[in-house]
Amino acid sequence: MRLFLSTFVNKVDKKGRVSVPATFRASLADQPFTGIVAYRSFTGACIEGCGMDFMQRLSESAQHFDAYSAEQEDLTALIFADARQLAWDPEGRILLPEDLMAHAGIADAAAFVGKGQTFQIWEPQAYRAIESDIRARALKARPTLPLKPRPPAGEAQ
Amino acid sequence: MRLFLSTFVNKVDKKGRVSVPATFRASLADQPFTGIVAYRSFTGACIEGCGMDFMQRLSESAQHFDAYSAEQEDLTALIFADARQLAWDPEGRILLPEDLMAHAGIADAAAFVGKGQTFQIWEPQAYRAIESDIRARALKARPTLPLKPRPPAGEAQ
DNA sequence: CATTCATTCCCATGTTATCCCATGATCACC
DNA sequence: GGTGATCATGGGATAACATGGGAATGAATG
Repeated sequence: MRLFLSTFVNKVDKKGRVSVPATFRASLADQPFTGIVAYRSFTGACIEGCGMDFMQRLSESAQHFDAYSAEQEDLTALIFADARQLAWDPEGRILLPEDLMAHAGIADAAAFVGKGQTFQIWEPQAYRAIESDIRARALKARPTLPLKPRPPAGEAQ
Repeated sequence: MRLFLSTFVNKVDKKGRVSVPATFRASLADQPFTGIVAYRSFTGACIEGCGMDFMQRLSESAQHFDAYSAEQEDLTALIFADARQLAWDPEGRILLPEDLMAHAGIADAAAFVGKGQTFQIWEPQAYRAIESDIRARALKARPTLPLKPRPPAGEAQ
């Protein structure tokens, strides 16, 4: 189980702790770092979340181009400089940093939204609004997603 | 946990000591040299920082690769000349050399900025300015980073 | 040889985050 | 319908970390 699926709304206690959904934790169980990586989205009022492996991939992808453009350098700089490692405690909770909460407008509840390889954390109300927006747009635009061919057998994911 | 992530602002005491963020130290824990390597940045008013392993990689790249242009080879030469090993004390603090501090305009606080494989040390105000610049640009340009394919299963982190 | 300065280690402190235990709630299973 | 297990949640205790100052060491200087 590697994908982040579904949406979970959990409470934020007065210490700023939130439970990471158990299925999300299970998706990250095989990693050495027992926690998530989170950074402020630059496209919306939410927190981007992923596993350390995804960060690793980002860093490898970034250095792959030695001729990478200024924008891409900016991008990686923003991500890595802003990303925090949030280890979860024995109960599976992380401590949400103040500025991340502020950026997403989160106060006493957080919505964990699965995005496949990554996920996002939203203020629940805000996400509900956005979600119906997206759904409405999809109804009109009918976007398509080109499928990659199946990977050779034996490669999980 | 190998990447340098997030940004930490720590104080510089009157002796010139700064705590290296604990997570950065953890990223370097598996290395024989218990400290960081630092040199003056060519691209900005900051200090470049990394682990000894990254220096090793730089030297190898410079030797037998055309991945680096002539200019870049010059750069690596300069880097090695300017780089110094800053071991941390039992509390995890390094002593910032005068000229490095001057180059970055650091007086009584230093911002450790994660860059993935490396990190930078900035005067906090200066970094804040640069950071909001980049963020603004990213918002406009909406840059994308082509992801390398996932590594074969079983290779975590 | 005494002084000055820089460097390193050692210990003390407050703040913050981490752990540990307890309680409910939900769900699955028998 | 009862019974465990898993999971989310709450609060008090504990350890980790950043930070400050002092003592020991050693090198350069007068």
